[in-house]
Amino acid sequence: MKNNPDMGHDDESVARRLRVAGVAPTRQRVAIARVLLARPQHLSAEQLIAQLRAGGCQFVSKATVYNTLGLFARLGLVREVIADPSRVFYDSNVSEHHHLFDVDSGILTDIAPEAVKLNAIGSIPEGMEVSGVEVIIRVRRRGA
Amino acid sequence: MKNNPDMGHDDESVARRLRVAGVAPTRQRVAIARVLLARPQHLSAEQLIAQLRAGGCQFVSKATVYNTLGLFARLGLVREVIADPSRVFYDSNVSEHHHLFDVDSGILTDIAPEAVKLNAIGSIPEGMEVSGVEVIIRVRRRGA
DNA sequence: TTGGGTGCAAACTATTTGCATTCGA
DNA sequence: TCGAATGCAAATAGTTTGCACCCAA
Repeated sequence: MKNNPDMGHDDESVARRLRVAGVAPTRQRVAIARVLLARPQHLSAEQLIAQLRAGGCQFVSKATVYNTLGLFARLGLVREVIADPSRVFYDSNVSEHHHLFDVDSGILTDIAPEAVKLNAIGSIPEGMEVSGVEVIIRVRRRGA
Repeated sequence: MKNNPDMGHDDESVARRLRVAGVAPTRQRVAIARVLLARPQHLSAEQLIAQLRAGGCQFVSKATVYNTLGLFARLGLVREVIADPSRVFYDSNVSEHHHLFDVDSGILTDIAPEAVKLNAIGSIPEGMEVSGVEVIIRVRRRGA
């Protein structure tokens, strides 16, 4: 499972992707990218560490996970989503879309971009540029 | 300035507002409400404490500020805005509107609700209800 | 070789909690 | 009076940092 080309996310292709993004594909970065970029998902740092450990990967420290997630976000490989002040999610789907946040379970899911019409051009002050748009719809069980 | 009726936010009117919301207007809650509800603004817990201290109010502890802000948010007196994972803002404007967050300065400003068209009804799962909608446009100085 | 990357643990910061005291009604 | 509200300090949790060691190029 460490080098399954059928997944399209073997170490080599992940390493290539990191090189294209301009960073050295170190062992730790490849391990993190293999988990996070395997499919569209939303993971917090804590969840990512848990998945790494569950996959038998013991060689990535917490500090490196945090540093690497910040690095990946700056590079545009993942998107930071702030839905809950107590943890930041990293979304491996970087295409335009929005989020539904289940307050009860803490689970984040996607909303298709077509569901939201944004028209805020006039609201952006002179000399500023948009660095990110976030639409989060918080939901809970009815009656809770 | 402590009891200026012209402001429309003297202790008495604030106390009345708290009673209507269903909480006892204690000295601390009134002091916090006087600052926070005085005008439409976005304050973090830390900023609110600073304003209280600057106004000569020494009798409100940090824990009480946090507890009270959470209470006010639950009551609908203020709205929690999560724009920055490192601090939650409390918005005294509870009418529908959205936010612009200046990443450089950490300043939050409003966007008129007309600037954003939301159409996400179909995206809400069965048995769930919307507890809040947040649209945050992050901006930074051009070229930064 | 060698400078960037990493690991570890300690530091930090925002927030929450436990519990004895105080206060509003 | 009496339970709710408060203050303080300690606990908690996510995240960041300092620094010695390691490894990719």
